[in-house]
Amino acid sequence: MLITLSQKSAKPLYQQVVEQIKGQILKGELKGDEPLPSIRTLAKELTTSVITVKRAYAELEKEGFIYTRQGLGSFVSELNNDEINVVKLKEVEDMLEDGVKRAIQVGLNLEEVIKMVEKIYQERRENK
Amino acid sequence: MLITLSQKSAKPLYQQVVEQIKGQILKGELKGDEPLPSIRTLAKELTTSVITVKRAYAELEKEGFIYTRQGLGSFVSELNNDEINVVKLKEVEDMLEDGVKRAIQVGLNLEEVIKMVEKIYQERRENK
Amino acid sequence: MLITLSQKSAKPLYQQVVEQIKGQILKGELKGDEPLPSIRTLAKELTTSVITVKRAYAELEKEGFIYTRQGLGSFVSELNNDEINVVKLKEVEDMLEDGVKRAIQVGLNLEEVIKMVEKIYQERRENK
Amino acid sequence: MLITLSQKSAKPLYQQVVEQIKGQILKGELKGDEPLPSIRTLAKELTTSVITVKRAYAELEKEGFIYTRQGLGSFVSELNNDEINVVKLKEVEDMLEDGVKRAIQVGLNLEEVIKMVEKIYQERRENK
DNA sequence: GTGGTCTAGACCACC
DNA sequence: GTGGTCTAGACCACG
Repeated sequence: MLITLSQKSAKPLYQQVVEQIKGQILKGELKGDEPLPSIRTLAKELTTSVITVKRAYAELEKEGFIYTRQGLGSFVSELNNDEINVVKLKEVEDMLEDGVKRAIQVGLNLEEVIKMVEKIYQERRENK
Repeated sequence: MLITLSQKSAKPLYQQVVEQIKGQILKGELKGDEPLPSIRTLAKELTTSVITVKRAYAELEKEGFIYTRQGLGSFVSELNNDEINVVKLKEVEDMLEDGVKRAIQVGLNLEEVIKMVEKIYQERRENK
Repeated sequence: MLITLSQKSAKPLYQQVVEQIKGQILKGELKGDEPLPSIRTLAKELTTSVITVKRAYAELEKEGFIYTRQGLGSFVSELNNDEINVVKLKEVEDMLEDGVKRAIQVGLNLEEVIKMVEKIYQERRENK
Repeated sequence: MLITLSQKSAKPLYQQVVEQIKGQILKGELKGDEPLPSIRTLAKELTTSVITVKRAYAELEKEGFIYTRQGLGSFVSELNNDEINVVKLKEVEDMLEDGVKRAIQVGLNLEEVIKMVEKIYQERRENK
């Protein structure tokens, strides 16, 4: 369970946790019914407050990625490949939407946007 | 001066104003030294508070897109085409970056991302 | 009576008028009892409002640089050389004070400030 | 965190706060990642409104001197020495420029200006 | 507890 | 009429 938090990021801490766990589930690193660390354990690991981790788990549960059993802890939901794919696409689509909207708003045409996406993709791919 | 505000949007009102005016400047719909509506006038039009519009104008001034003279009003700054282009690309690039990063993170390849961008672009273009 | 106004300057219009007339008096270009253009005339010349020029003249009168006679117009006050010199120094001193205060506040020493003043002086002297 | 406000000053309160905090950062009294007092705390200390302090912090953030995290507070940005020096000189230069311009305009020579700067510097240094 | 957004209303300076 | 500053107070998001 490797998660890294940045206090300097503009993103709230709880959301950083959500995104990273969700990412590991979508990539298949976390599989169905696998147990997650307890809220208190993870909070200690991340040297953050219990409340922050709690909120992250609540968010993940609300979105259906994990489930919680009283007294037992939290576990990864079982998702079949189709579901995972749908979620993946939806995730990325949502995040791209703002940028594309803005591109239209400032008058960029489709070719320019695609060229830019290619450039960003290559760059991120390399120095990753 | 067509600006539409959505109370439902997650984005703060003042930022919606900023983005739309900035967009119109970048598209060339608003040209150098053209006067913007007065703060009070625009506030009435948008049925929002004077302060919200004021904040938007202050933001635009800080970023150099407009200048304001007490007793006279606010005006569009003169930007040359190079400056406009740099800003345009930077704006959109920043907004696309998160989505592309996420796409890589969940294992989408470049073709899939581009296809998705094309789809979003067409959709947004139409129901605009 | 050469005065130039810039709508784009951060300085209020009436103050630009004040400064330029004051400057001409201090440099000796305008001499004692010399008549100034009427408020309406100057307003037309500068394509600005009567109220702006009126305010400038009022300011100049308050500071003792000009005097006004009902029905006759405004005239330059007679100042002897000593008075002029005192005013000159006071003027400049006031304007330099803010910068020097700031220099101290950010921890610049006297040598650095003087070097900077020399640089600015040379530059302004040349491209003037 | 020593800040003093003058209600009499022509400068707006929020700007006085900005200048003094900026000054402390440039002098190195406030270092990178050091936490600033919370908006509410500082407002109480200065017996001014929360909004005035907020505005000051917003300004400092826009200019890159501090960063703010919701729920955590505001912190000093890490700036390297080069950046600090450039900003320092630029700040002071801008503020001195008007005075020097005026000095040239009323016919003072460089020696006179420097003598005046020395005098002001000594005076301000003492009664500080 | 922290900051972020939005509101209403007052007073001043400038044109 | 314009914008600039300052105020008080409410509600929400984050830790």
